[in-house]
Amino acid sequence: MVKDKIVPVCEVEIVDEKKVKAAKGKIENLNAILDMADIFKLLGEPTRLKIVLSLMNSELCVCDLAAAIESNVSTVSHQLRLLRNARLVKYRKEGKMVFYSTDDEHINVAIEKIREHSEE
Amino acid sequence: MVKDKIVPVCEVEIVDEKKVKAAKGKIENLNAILDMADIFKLLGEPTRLKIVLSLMNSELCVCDLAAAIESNVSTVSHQLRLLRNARLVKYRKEGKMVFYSTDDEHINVAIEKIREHSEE
DNA sequence: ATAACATTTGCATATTTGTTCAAATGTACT
DNA sequence: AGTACATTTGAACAAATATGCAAATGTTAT
Repeated sequence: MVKDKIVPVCEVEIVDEKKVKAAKGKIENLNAILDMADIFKLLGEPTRLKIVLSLMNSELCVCDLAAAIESNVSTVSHQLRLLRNARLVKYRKEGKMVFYSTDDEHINVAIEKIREHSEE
Repeated sequence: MVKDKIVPVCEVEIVDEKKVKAAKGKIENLNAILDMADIFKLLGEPTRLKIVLSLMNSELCVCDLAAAIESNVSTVSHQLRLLRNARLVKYRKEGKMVFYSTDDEHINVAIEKIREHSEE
C-alpha cells in the first residue's frame, strides 16, 4: 500500500531538543558571527593572506608589496582597502608613499593555529 | 615638454630590495598558504561558521544541526562535506543517523582569537 | 604650471560558490 | 520485497567577488 504522505525530510522533526537548544545558544549573537566570518573570509583568499603574511616582518609600501607577492599594484591596493577596513592592516603615509603593516597580534596567533591545523 | 615614456606604475621598480626579499621568504611555501587559505575560507561563510560553533558543545545529527542553525538538511549536508574534507569536523555513524562534532582544538583557539579581534 | 610617480578608485568581466530541488543511497523494520 | 526516514549527491541557478585596465587623485620637485 502506497502512502501519499509527503516526506518531511527531517526539517520539522527534532531528535534531541536539549542539544539543539544548547547549540542555538552558541550562535545566538548573529552579528558577532557575521563579523567573525568577515575576518575569516578576508584571510581565506590567497592574495590577501600573502599580503598579511608579507607584512608580518616589516612594513612595506604598496609598490614593494606588489613585488613581494608577485601581483600588480592595482590588485594589491584593492585588497589593502578591504584589509584596512577590517583593521587587519594599518598604514603610515610618507610623502607620496604609503607603508602598510599588520595591526593585531590576535591575527598572528590565529594564523599560527590554522597553520598548525593544516600541517598535521 | 611632454614626455612620451609609458608610466611604469611601479611594478618593475622595487624601493627596498631587502625588505621585499624578507617578505618573499614569508610566503615562499605556496602550498602551505593555499592550504591555510582553504581553512580560513571555510570558516569565512556564516553557514559553515555556525555549523562549527554549534558542534563545539556536543555532537549533533544532521537533522538537529539543520534545526539549530535554521537551515535545511541539504544545505547543511553539502557544507558538512567540505568541513569534513578539511578535517574541521568528524563524524560517527549510528544506524541511519550520522553524528557530527568538531575535530581540532587549534580551530577553537583560532576562532577565539578572531572573536577577540572583531570585538575590540 | 607642468612633469613624474605612488596610490587609489570605478568599471567590466570571468570565476567561484552557496543554495535549492529532485533523485539516489543507505539503514532499520515488518 | 516494500516502507519509512536520515543523509548524501548531482545539477542548475543566482549572487558574490577577485582581477586588470584606465582614469583619477595626491604629492614632490623643477
